[in-house]
Amino acid sequence: MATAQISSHIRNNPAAPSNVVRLGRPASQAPARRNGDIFAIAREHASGRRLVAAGSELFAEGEASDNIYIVLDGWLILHRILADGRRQILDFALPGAALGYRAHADVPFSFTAEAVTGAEVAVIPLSRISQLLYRGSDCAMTILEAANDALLGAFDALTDVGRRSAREAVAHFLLRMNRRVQRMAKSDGGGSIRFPLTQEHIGDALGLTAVHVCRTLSALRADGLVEVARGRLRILDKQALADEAGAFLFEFDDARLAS
Amino acid sequence: MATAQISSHIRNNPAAPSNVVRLGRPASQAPARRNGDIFAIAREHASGRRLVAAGSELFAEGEASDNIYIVLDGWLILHRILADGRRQILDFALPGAALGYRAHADVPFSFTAEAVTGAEVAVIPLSRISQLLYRGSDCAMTILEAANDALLGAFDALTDVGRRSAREAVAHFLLRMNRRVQRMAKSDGGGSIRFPLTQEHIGDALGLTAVHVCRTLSALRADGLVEVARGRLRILDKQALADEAGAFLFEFDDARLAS
DNA sequence: CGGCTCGTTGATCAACCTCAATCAGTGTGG
DNA sequence: CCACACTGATTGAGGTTGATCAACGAGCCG
Repeated sequence: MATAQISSHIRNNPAAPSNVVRLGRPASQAPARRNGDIFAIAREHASGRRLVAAGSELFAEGEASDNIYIVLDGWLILHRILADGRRQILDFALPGAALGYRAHADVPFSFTAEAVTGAEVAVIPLSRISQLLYRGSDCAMTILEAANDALLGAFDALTDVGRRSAREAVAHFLLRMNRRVQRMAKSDGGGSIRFPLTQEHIGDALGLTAVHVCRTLSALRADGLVEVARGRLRILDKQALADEAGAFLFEFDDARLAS
Repeated sequence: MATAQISSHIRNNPAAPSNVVRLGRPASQAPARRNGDIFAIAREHASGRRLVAAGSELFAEGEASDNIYIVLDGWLILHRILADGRRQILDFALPGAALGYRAHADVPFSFTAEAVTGAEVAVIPLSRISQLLYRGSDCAMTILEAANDALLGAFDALTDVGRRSAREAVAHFLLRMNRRVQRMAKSDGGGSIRFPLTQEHIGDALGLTAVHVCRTLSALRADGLVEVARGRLRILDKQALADEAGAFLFEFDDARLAS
């Protein structure tokens, strides 16, 4: 976790416009559009449903399977574990997430999906996905958008882990999770949200230890920025938290959710 | 960058099978299949081509555009820069990579694409992608696979940055890049490959400073594992390097490339 | 030759890890 | 109802990885 390694390429590339200027609230103030309805795909194309108890696995790294999954309810984590037990959480899957796509049924999963809360998923045969793509439909667009959303989420996580301090990373992480939950619920709320993650989950997502997450959260709490306790999260000052995260408020401002 | 924070969930979840056992060379020894031919899409659907000089940008974070791009030649980096200049490299784009997909043309890019070497890209209108997906074709599958490959690459990077030490991360990074280049070239070779990245690029990809990358590479060199110099990379002992990376050799063993 | 980028090496420092103990909350069986 | 176990959160003390600051060398180019 870096403190402030400022790469010299900035000075070295005078042609590049200033990043800050470039980023400043893009002219095209496009409302964030929602995905096409992935739940409709789950309804229409699932071969079945599956319940996953909290703490147990939907699928594991190295397994092969003919299916992919769409989360209908609950939270899951996608993670990978190194030989000596270190764990990296790659993503959190909330309702509406599509999980476990692979090019072919005989390519094994490259990560494990484990339920954090009790969860329910729709099971969709990979062959069905191929059909949908090959024959064409607006499903294809929805599926691609789901994949792209996951990619952008991974990029956010990578930036948190690679180039933000623990305090910045945790602040940014809370904003991101808050945004995801509120989008899902289509609530813009300043209210508290359900937040079933332990400090160990947060640490394993951000490349930190649970102990250090604890200290960091305590500090953010003491500064009056957030409330995190007993499975709930409330962001008290979104602007201040975005400042701490080294991010722009508008990235997390879903007033203009729409669509 | 962690040393060995071993999350307690291992002990706590006796139901979960041992990760090592689970990972051990998957039964389905499926040959890694190549993408559908993304170059064919570039040929058939591009509205034009564009040359990008080394060090200049193909597009920048915050810009909007009607296009996506497919790399025909050269290397690019995808990165994001924080307000104070810290940079995170999100991915490297080699020939065959698809860049810049967004759900709609008015959604701005969320990262910058900059050429490392001189590069040539095919320009494809987003509307064309929508058509392909809506009308259906095997292109749809190819595009989804490209997105999924990018996602898995991001997951690899996330694991390197979050849970591997500098030495492990650099070792794993070199193996990953080596695999990508060799897949692209369809060469299985034990030979040296073109490797136009600076130590600062490696650092910005792995959340390290260029100085520490230098020390780490020196150590790997001194141990007879790799040669990295003057724009070329040669892995001298893939097995040993995979051991250093805390990874399995077969992940990087492309003897069975095929398809 | 001067200027520039990139790589290398040394000395010091701090962010975050490790180990360890304690506590609160929850569930469980007697 | 209570002792007990267990998970998750908290706090302290000390250690280590990797950052920072700085100087210098090698290669390249106009």
